[in-house]
Amino acid sequence: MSNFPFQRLQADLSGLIDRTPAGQRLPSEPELAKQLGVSRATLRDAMRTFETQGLVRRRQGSGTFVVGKVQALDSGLEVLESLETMAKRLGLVISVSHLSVEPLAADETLAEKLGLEVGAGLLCIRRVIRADGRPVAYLVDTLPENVLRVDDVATDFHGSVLDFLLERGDILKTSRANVSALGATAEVAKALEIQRGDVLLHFYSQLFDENAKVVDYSLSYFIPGYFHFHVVRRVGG
Amino acid sequence: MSNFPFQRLQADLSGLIDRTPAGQRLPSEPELAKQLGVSRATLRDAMRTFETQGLVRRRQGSGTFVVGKVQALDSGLEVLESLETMAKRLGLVISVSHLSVEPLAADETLAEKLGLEVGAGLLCIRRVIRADGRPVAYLVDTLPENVLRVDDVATDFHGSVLDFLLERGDILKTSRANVSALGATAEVAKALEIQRGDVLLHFYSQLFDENAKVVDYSLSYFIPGYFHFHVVRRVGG
DNA sequence: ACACTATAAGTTGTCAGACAATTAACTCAG
DNA sequence: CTGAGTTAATTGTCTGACAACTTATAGTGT
Repeated sequence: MSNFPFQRLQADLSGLIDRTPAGQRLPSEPELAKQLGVSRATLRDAMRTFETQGLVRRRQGSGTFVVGKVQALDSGLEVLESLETMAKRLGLVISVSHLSVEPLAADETLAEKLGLEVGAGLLCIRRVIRADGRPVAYLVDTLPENVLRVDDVATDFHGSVLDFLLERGDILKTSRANVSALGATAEVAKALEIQRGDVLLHFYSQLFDENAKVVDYSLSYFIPGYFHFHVVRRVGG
Repeated sequence: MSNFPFQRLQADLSGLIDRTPAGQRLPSEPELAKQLGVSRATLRDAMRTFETQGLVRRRQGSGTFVVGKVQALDSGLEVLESLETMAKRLGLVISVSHLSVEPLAADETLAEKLGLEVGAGLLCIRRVIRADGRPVAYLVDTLPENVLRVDDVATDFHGSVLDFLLERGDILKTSRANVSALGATAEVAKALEIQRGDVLLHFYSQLFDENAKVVDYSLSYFIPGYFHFHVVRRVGG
């Protein structure tokens, strides 16, 4: 029972944020601290935990704002589909930004994940997916250079590696995806325009072709609330 | 480029935490602030983001410690199995604490998820799963009272609702699970002995019987790093 | 010698006040 | 009407201090 002021403050703030309409500004820090009976330092400490959850956004000189969500993208995990396909299916419009294509050599981790040797030539594709203009996902795909080269993606690449390979005629079989949760690293935070440490849903997966070779090692970072991933689990072993 | 001191501080702290062995204490806040060239207030602000990710743990009067992970529990999402079954399969020992069994009436959300009417009698089972003595998951199962009554679970309940129903002879078919990430609420934070807002992996799922009736609405909260959930996704639609 | 208590030092939690950096609105000359 | 400068408001950071808590140490009584 030690954290009384802080915990009580979190509860009060949570209620205030819930009651405040999305996009609206909260009272200034000095005023809020006075209203809630705590110092501004403690208030800021608590407010950081809500910023981490993506519930509020602070802007120096402007204020602290409650963030609102757009409609969530819904998809089952049994079938692998691109975010573009998912959005089209739901009649939503998404866009791609910060597209970066970069060749690199396999380090120990990538070599193991892709079934190659250390130093093998790879191509790394990074991009930010936006819904309603706001960043909602950051995707990093890494492929062997014999699967995809820089000049291959110069044309007809619209943001989805999966769609590109399928339209090219590649035969792809399955993807093995791992799901986790984590705090944003510096790189991911910058891309998604959030703070380092903010909570994210994370997939890392291997895409296999007909010969069970790994053709793509993919890292996906999703801002919670914008996606509903579900899966049907069979009972019994 | 506004958050320079804070962002640089996060990078420095991240490196320090990575270099520090698990369980070891970090230098005191005044000393660290002096070493890193920031005020203690800013240092604390940054340190909270790492506490939120579960990377460090602060104890008043004692210090700030780097937390270490135990072996992760590995499981596929295609098959629904209890954490107990999962642990036994991997030769690990887990325990159950804070077991709470409580009857309640269905509110709007629960009624919809369970396919019942508002006010219907329910049974809510909450418990904390521990590995190596440390909390790693918080589970909340809610079942209709015609499926499970209080006195049913008085005996032979070892922590898993799924195992209990199966051993009793119930015919269960599938579970529809949704995966997400979120910050801990006050209730979950208390159960898992973490801070409100700390990042968690979250499943919420419906368990169906042979008649496609919902027999269990389940909420699961996992501390990241202790579990590896994976799923094989089929390409194409 | 042992168990228990009181003390002291060290650490995190909170507070108060101040200034810097940034933003947004306003004023006013052209 | 436009645009630059000014001003007020807000968050970011710093400094210093004290409170609350933990741990180790020294001391005391039996």
